[in-house]
Amino acid sequence: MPSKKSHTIATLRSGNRLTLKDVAVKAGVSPITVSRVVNHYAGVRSEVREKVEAAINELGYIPNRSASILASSRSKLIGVLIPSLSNVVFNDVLRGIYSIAVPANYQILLADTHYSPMEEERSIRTLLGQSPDGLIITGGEQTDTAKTMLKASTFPVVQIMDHVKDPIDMNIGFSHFQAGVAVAKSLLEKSYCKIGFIGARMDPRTCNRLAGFKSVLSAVDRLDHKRIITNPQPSSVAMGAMLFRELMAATDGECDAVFCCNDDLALGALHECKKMHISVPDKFGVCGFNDIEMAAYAEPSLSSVKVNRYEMGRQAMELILERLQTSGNESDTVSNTVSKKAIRTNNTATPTQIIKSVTDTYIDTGFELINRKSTR
Amino acid sequence: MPSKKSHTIATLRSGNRLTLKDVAVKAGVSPITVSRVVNHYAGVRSEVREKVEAAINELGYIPNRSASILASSRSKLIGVLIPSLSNVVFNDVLRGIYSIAVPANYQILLADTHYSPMEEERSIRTLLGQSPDGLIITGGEQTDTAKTMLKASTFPVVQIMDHVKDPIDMNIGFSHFQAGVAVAKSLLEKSYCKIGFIGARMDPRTCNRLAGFKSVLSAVDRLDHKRIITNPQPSSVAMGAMLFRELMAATDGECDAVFCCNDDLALGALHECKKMHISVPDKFGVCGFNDIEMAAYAEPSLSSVKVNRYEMGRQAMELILERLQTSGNESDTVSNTVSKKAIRTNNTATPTQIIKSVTDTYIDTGFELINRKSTR
DNA sequence: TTGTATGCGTTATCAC
DNA sequence: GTGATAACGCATACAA
Repeated sequence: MPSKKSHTIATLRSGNRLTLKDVAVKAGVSPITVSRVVNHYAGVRSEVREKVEAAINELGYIPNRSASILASSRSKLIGVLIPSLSNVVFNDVLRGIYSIAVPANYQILLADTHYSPMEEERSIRTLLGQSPDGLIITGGEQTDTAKTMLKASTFPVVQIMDHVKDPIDMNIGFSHFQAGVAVAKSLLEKSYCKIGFIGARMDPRTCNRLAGFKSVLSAVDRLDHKRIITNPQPSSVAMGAMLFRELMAATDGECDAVFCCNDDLALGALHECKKMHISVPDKFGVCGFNDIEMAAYAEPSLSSVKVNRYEMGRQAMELILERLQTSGNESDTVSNTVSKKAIRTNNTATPTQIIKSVTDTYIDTGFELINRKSTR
Repeated sequence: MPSKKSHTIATLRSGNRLTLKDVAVKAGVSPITVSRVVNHYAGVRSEVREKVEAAINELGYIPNRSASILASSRSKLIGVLIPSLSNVVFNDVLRGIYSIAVPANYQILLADTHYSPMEEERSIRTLLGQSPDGLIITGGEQTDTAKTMLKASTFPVVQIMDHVKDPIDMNIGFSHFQAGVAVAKSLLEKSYCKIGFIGARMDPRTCNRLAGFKSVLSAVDRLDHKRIITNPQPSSVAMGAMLFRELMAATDGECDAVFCCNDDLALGALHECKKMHISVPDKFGVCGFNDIEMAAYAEPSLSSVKVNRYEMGRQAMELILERLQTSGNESDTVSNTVSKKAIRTNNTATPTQIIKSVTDTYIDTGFELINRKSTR
């Protein structure tokens, strides 16, 4: 059992975790000097620095982040909220985020919201407790509470993957609606005229693509709701095959092309075409979304829409770092720069009292239609 | 500029972050009582509890984890180290981990090591600074320093994905060597006799599969090194196609089957077979690894090896929670239970002085050969 | 360039 | 069942 009070500080401590003090004793300097070395402060004599560094290495000292965060209220933590760990689409986004975060010594706290705004709100709450220095979140369908919390927060927030209407802070993505428009137009141009849609999960971005798609077809009076088949279950190749069969059954041949809400579904549809001896692309056109690598290797190769997922992640993280850097220098004149996102009226703890959102950055990463053999 | 000293505590604070104290004032209790409510302590009168909970909700109070971690040295953070965010194999593992971690209120700190033990060591260092309550790490090829650090740590560590020789603590996975053995035997049984191997990235687990594969072939004197084609670059379908062409060129037709180190490569190989008019499975057999969904939808459908990735992640996290629970209760009699991993000789900060590793849990999640049309 | 005093927000420990 | 006090390990502000 531990002693109640210890006056010989460096020797008796509850846990046996090494602290700044231990290193300081070993190096014969004060703790704060060690802190400066650890944090790469300029103003330390190289002689002293080396001595300290030697002590650090000998002891294997690792700074305690919690203490550091508590004292400085900078955490070097970035919260990332994605709807699904299973959806490979987010792997690219994550890689982009990490490509910037890691060299800048930021760590990622990753949460999977399972496409649920409620779960998202819960995760945001948890993340906020970690004092993140920034947050990257998918889309714009947060709960009101979540939006309020984030707007009241003092760190940069980036919404990614979609062009959102009323952004919390910064936004980077592209218009899924316009992507849907582009696919519909393209299929029409290729002289398909009874164009259907199959979609699974039906998250907000998928819905936006569908909306864009419908808008075009209905404008030329080619929209038939029998040709819109959706399912709330997760996407998969098997699901694509199933939905395609449903589409065929529902339309009874009155369908000559399909826009699949992603490539997995499209691959399933292609597979089914083969089984049903439906000739692609002559008799039937198939277009996917995301342009995963397999799209190019399908038989026939799959037309799809390429989006810059890696870039979205990379630039989102860059936006955060930029803001962190500009706001870090000038600690006093905060309220009249654009470096802070929101200014609260007071600190009487009513988090809804926001005056304004100063930034409204939006970066469009665009999309590109890739025509391959599955369409004329 | 902030005032130097403030005696009216609840009103003037540097940041305007809400604290226990604010809630306490609002609820008319002491901070510690609020803490007890937040942490769901049993011994709080329900009347008081409700009052406090009301205050928490009204103010929108979110506990500061850093302060909590610093004071309690329990972080509810689990470090997870994976070799690659691009490799979809790890998505399933992560899902498994989250499926247990989230309900138990643990958060994940995810690091991508890019298949580099050095980068892995760096990440471990960073993670250790966060006082994780547990750590999940891929494979057994850590640097000596990393192993030493982890063996000296006081929290549970699980190595996953592979059966490692000298585990740091706990281990869950399967023998990639045996998987390689199984594939080779299976192809031999199917009367292929000039069996090749194509592999990319060549991480330790891939190498183990290759080793198992070779051991079988060499035992029956069917091993020909011309038929082993590898490349250090990342795997992809395109890479599979390329390696397959290399294999064909190198063997000049003296090859009638190939074990591909993963399904992406195998899909590329299948694609190339089609282009080269090589009849699969009659004239040529193809076997992949991982059994991704697309394997079943390839043409012809791809034989592969199924492994329980989700289970690996899930059980790894469960192992950690189990240990955390058993060691949390009995805080005194630690040294003679199996609940702690290692016992140090003293606390003079030489992290190499380990006496022994008390646990040696190993869970084998196995693998299963899936025969499909790409092999006879 | 280096050191001293103080506080960050929480929990552990022990009184009451 | 509830509260006072002292850590936890580090960084800020300022003094030297």
